[in-house]
Amino acid sequence: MGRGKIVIRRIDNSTSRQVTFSKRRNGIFKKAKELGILCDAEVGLVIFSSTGRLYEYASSSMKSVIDRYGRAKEEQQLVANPNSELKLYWFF
Amino acid sequence: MGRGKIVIRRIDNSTSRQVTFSKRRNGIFKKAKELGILCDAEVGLVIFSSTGRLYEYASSSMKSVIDRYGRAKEEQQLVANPNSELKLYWFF
DNA sequence: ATGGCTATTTATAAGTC
DNA sequence: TGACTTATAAATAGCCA
Repeated sequence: MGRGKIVIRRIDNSTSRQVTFSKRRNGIFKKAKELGILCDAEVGLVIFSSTGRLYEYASSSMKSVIDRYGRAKEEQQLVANPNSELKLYWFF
Repeated sequence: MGRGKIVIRRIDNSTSRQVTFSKRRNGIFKKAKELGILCDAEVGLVIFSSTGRLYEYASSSMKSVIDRYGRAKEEQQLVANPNSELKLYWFF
């Protein structure tokens, strides 16, 4: 989406990588917000830049998203394997 | 991005909402993958549809993202308020 | 519900200042 | 190092043989 077509592979030049990161990070956050509103969805997005900095967005709160994620994973595990131990399975 | 311009507000018609959800969900997952690759970032995305179904993507694993998120939040808290208790602060 | 199709809107790669 | 600009690629809204 720009003056030229690009291939999806790591951008070697670190300055270009930072510029692209900043632009696309804004884009994806916007998309996340729109999805939440348009479709009445709960969305959580966590991004660590290559320099290790954290960026986050949650349509509700990140705690709510992570808690719900954990519960959903436990449920999935329970359905898939009713006799297994709970917890610890939402890692993968 | 389509035949008509839309306003970003909840789509009332549930069938349209589902269709839009499915299309945009694919779009944002693609964007998340591209961001991870192009910019060498670690990305985690969790989406619950309005019907409560979970969709997820992580460039590494969700466990890795959530763990790292927790550590980053603890660090932020520590920097902001050196004498406070740790843990429990990454909720908000 | 589902999967194409394309006119149109939107995102963004390069470029400019 | 950002903040703008713009040509072009990409996403998608509305439709449907």
